[in-house]
Amino acid sequence: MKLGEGVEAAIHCAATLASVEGNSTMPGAALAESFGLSPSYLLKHLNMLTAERILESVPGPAGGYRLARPAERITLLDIVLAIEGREPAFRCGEIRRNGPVKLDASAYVKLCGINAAMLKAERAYRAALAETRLSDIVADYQAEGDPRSIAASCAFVARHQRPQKSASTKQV
Amino acid sequence: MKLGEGVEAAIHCAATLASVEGNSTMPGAALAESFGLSPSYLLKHLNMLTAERILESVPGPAGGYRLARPAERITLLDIVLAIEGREPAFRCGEIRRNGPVKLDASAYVKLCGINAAMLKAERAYRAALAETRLSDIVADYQAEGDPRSIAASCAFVARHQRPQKSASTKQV
DNA sequence: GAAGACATACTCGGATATAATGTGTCCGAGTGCCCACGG
DNA sequence: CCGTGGGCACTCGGACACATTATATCCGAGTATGTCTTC
Repeated sequence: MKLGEGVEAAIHCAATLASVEGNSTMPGAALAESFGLSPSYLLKHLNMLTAERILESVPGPAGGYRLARPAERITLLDIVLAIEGREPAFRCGEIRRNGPVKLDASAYVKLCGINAAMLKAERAYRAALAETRLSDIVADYQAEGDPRSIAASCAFVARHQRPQKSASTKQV
Repeated sequence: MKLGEGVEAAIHCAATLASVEGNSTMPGAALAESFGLSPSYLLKHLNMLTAERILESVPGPAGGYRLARPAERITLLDIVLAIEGREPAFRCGEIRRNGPVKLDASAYVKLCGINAAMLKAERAYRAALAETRLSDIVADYQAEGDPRSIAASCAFVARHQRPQKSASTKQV
């Protein structure tokens, strides 16, 4: 029951990318500098987000990353699942069948009650994450964050964002 | 976001111990055999449950483990926290402070919005686990489980449980 | 002077080492039972 | 025959290796830019 710290970096980067205008991009190196992280390592997580269609990457000079869709359509659950994987945290190993008494498979047609309870809790966890959109995070930060911090963030984004030519000319 | 498989073993063992009568105990070796697990490794998890006052251990011959309190007062959250630790899964590293722009500590008095959202989700997770008592697991199994499996479990418990002398003569 | 081709510099992407955690195992400390011995 | 002391077997508890995952890093593939040559 421990999330990798890459999740924190991924959410922060996504929130930062939500502040870039239009179809501009921001290099991974700039994002890494923004949070004092290893550029090479952050690329790994950004790559995962790209693989899950949360970010888009533009190669070449003046390239970088940007959100693949509006921040209103990106939830924290999307990011967490992209980094940590979609499989549930509790994996039932069906150890109830490994006892000395071997029963027919028909005795285990019903789902293990423990598994059901754990999955129910995890559904609540995911539901709570799903109802928090990335735009909410940004809006809350803009509303209640410290003015100095907001100014510094905006200046950093304005300095490192790179405008692009073709807007949504993204083929699959 | 991945729970150790020891959680599953711990819950199954606790549910089994809920079926022993009175103050009788059950050796860890029997529990391990009941689920086809390594006896030495299961002891590690049972020891954690004992440290968290969920189980009680009786040394010596005819010793073993038993619940430290009625199954109605043991929740899945208690067991999960005992195995996985009480600290939250998402640990905010405060990377927002590690940027190139160094701000005064007064700029970060408010909790990080990302951290707040993640902790809120985790509270929902824990709340769902807390409302499931160990007695519910046992009752559901007794009610809807396969009769053959129930009979086998009862027989196994009856064969391996060891009655004790002093009932609740347990000092802290 | 304008157009095309080439070299270049910057970007992301995947393959590769290292540290931490979880998993699995082993041996030692402690306790109650059983038996032998003595009264 | 009964009480007592000691040996023993069984239990849990903590300390010790191994495997897997997460962390961190490096090098290679790809592309738009800028420049040079040529028409």
